[in-house]
Amino acid sequence: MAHTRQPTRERILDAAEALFAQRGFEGVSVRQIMSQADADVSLAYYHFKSKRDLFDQVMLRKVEYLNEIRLQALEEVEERHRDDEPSVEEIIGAFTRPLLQLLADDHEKWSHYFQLIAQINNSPEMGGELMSRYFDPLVSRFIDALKKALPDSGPADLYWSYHFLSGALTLTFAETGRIDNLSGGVCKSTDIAAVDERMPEFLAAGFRALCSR
Amino acid sequence: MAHTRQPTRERILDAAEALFAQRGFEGVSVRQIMSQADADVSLAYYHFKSKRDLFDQVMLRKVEYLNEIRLQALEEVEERHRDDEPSVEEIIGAFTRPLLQLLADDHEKWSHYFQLIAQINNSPEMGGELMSRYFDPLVSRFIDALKKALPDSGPADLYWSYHFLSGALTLTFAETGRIDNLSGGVCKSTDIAAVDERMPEFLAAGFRALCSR
DNA sequence: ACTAGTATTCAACGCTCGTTGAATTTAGCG
DNA sequence: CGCTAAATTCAACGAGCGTTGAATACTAGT
Repeated sequence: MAHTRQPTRERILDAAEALFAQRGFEGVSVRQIMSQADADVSLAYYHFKSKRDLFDQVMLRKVEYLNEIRLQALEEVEERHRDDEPSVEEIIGAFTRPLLQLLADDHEKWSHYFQLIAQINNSPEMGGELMSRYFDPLVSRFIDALKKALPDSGPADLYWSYHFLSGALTLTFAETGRIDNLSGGVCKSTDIAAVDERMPEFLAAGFRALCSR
Repeated sequence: MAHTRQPTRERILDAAEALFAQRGFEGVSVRQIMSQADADVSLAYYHFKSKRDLFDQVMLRKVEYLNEIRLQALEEVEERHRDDEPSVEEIIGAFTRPLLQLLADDHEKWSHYFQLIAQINNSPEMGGELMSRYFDPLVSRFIDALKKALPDSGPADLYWSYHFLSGALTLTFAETGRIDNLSGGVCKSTDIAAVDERMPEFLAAGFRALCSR
């Protein structure tokens, strides 16, 4: 069975995603992207308006799907608990698990995109604007669900708890290899299953400690 | 009382720190740095070997002091608990509080440096190497202390818990303003006291949940 | 005042950057 | 085939990049 080449536009987006994830927006040139996509430099400006537009399209290409599967996971949890309240673990799991599963199941396809998110989330320049634009509607939905599960929480505590969650999750996405060094090989940055197994439990305990005072 | 100008080398380091923190290593040119430092471009290469060397010196300038005050805070906690075991909160507080206090007390001086750390920690390219080089000796010391406070912890659980801590802490350093948007103004990225007040409690609960199974 | 060393300025190097317009090839369709 | 529109190539633009070497100004110590 012969191999049909991907459309050029997709090849460019793939190359841009991989390179932006490694070195950031400014650390990559359009020429490097097009070289990796095996296409002429000027083709970038046939398919996209500018380097910045290319970057935005890389972001947009996958973000909607991510928001869909996470919302769906939350709705399933709420469906399952039509009569009682869902636990904090389950709500947090609905937030983290869909992404961690994608990353674990098709690492090749998703790792670069999540690395990009990790960098953006921690970028003083773009973090506030981009993350809010792409994710805050969904995040607000999750915070509402958590507010019901933690009815005694003060108004600020839930937001700060989510902030801690966000930091923990996106550092996982970065897959820097630091935990490999620190643990002397006991843990591996790419072992997403190990994270999936621990993160909801860890964070739920934090939420409860802070939002039940 | 007249104002004495800072030595040129320090002015360059200050300018580089601020700009690298905002836009990353690749996003800033030596010319921009020297323009902000109000000095000729070529002076950068009199005081430093290269752009990369300048970046390294920015990092090195403050990292030792940070490691010192955190180690000291840990030793004080251990001193205070010569007979019993220190609590997980206290150990984590010794890790986070010295930095958060610096940031709260002299924001002007420290905010850019911590923003830089936030970006590096989440950079797939540099995160593993640089963070390990600069911080892992100290972190190992803290993990040993936590192991004593959590004697039933499995070998991987402590490292993953620290990983979550690291992500939560460095996202705080980034001060992206996202939590301002998300909370509609209830929380502010720059309100470090609010973080200091919540982080040890939140994280200690997570550590205990994961490392006491 | 002379000197030695430090600090700073000036001009330039080769190279890469993002971007563009025009020319060319390719693919779909009557 | 012949026409049209989409896709791709080619060559180049002005600007900015990191870096360097030589010339100049400043600052101590004698």
